[in-house]
Amino acid sequence: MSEPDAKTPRERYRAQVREEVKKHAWEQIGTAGASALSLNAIGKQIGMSGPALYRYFANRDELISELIRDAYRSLADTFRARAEAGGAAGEEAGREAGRDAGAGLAGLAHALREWALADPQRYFLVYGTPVPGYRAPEDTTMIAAEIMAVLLDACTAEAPPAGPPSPLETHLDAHRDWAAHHPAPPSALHRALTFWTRLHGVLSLELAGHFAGMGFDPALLYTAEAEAVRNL
Amino acid sequence: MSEPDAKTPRERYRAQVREEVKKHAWEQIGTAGASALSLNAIGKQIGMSGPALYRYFANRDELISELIRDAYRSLADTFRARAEAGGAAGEEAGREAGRDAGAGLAGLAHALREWALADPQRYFLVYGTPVPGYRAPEDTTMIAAEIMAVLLDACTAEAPPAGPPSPLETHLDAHRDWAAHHPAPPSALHRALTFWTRLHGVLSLELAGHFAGMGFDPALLYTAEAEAVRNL
DNA sequence: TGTACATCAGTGAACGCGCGTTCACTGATGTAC
DNA sequence: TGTACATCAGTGAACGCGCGTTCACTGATGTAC
Repeated sequence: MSEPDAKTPRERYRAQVREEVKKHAWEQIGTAGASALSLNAIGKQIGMSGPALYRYFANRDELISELIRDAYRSLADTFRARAEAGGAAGEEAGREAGRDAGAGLAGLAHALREWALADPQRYFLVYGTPVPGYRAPEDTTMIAAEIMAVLLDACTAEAPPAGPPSPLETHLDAHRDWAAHHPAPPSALHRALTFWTRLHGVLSLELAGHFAGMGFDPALLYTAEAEAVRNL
Repeated sequence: MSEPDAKTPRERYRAQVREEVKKHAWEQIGTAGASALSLNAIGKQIGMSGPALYRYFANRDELISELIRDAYRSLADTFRARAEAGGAAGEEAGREAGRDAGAGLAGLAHALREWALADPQRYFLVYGTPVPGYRAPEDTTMIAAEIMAVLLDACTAEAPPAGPPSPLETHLDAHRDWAAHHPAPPSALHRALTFWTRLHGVLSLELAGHFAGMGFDPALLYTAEAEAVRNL
């Protein structure tokens, strides 16, 4: 029973401290950006000495990788939950998170936007400016594929009346490494990619503040783009 | 004549060194990201002592602001040149930069992509992850407006047959702070914004490497999006 | 053309700082008999 | 239940580093007579 299976109190404590470290890491990223993340500073915040954190993370890079992993996981979970929960709204919170549009593409679009707005720096850690040298942890590739699979499912389910594929769709169908094991038709490939790029376009410009002072409501532009993808 | 008008040799020299500093600053940003930019390191690269750079820039922030300004200016110039040059192709370089699509929206799309691919980090300095605290230099707002004006011109010129405005277009027309002094009709406002967000969506994901390993050709997706905006 | 002075570029030392990380050590927590 | 030992969390000092920035100073370049 002392085999690494059931959690011993020490393991529970370890996990707890790791979570607290990550919590403050996110706060620091939100305040000063990811490049300003400092182990010593985090230690000070949680009332520990800097070197103490090396009991919980091998080094700074491992902490950052962990945060990136968590961010990906969080988005994948959000997507999957939305895809499965269908129109089941409301739940405990009486927020606007309740009345949103079902489980289809519109629902995923809504979920994506909420996820991004909830923590812009988390969004940027996934989709923002890459640091030239840095390589994201390998397992993020699999999580990204998981996200794509949910999206492809929705695009396949809401398939429009199938006309002949466009030249682009033919090309995508011929180069579908990213959807090799998914039965989505060419038009679904196209719509999944377009969903991704168009919504990311609005979101990232909005979160980066490029719409500030322009006057209009980004949410309206966002939903218009989501609609346009559905009717593509 | 010694009034600050015609360039004295010393002024020429100053400008020359400033340019060299900026050149190496860009290289450093390309190599390790903007947050790793270091005055001392630049000094070393150009064979100067670190503190010497303070003859040319008040501090690190002023240098970065200057780089951001230059990036904006570069994009604005590229856009304006493309808008004015019409279909005038080829010029001196026999590259693919030659045969591109005229001066309209398609031409602007093409110019934008080339500009971004020519120096991804420059692109990200303008459109990438914002550093939470940092405020961009004020004059960039005006340059951004200049870019928007070129885009609005093109959207107005290539106006589609005017149907009744959509709800979004009505909203945009009612909140056009960013196009207050431009005679663009509602549909042009919509198309300008959509041009911006859709192309940025494809570009930023491509440049951040999110399409790596997916197999398809991002250029095809990009031009398809540009086309879709024209037919919007 | 020549000398006297002011301007300015660049140097090297220095300050204070915070970073990531290592290491030897102290105490507390859990395990085995 | 009690004692003996191993495990592990956390500390504080230390190392080496590079950063932005200031400052007093040297030399070269330009200006004025």
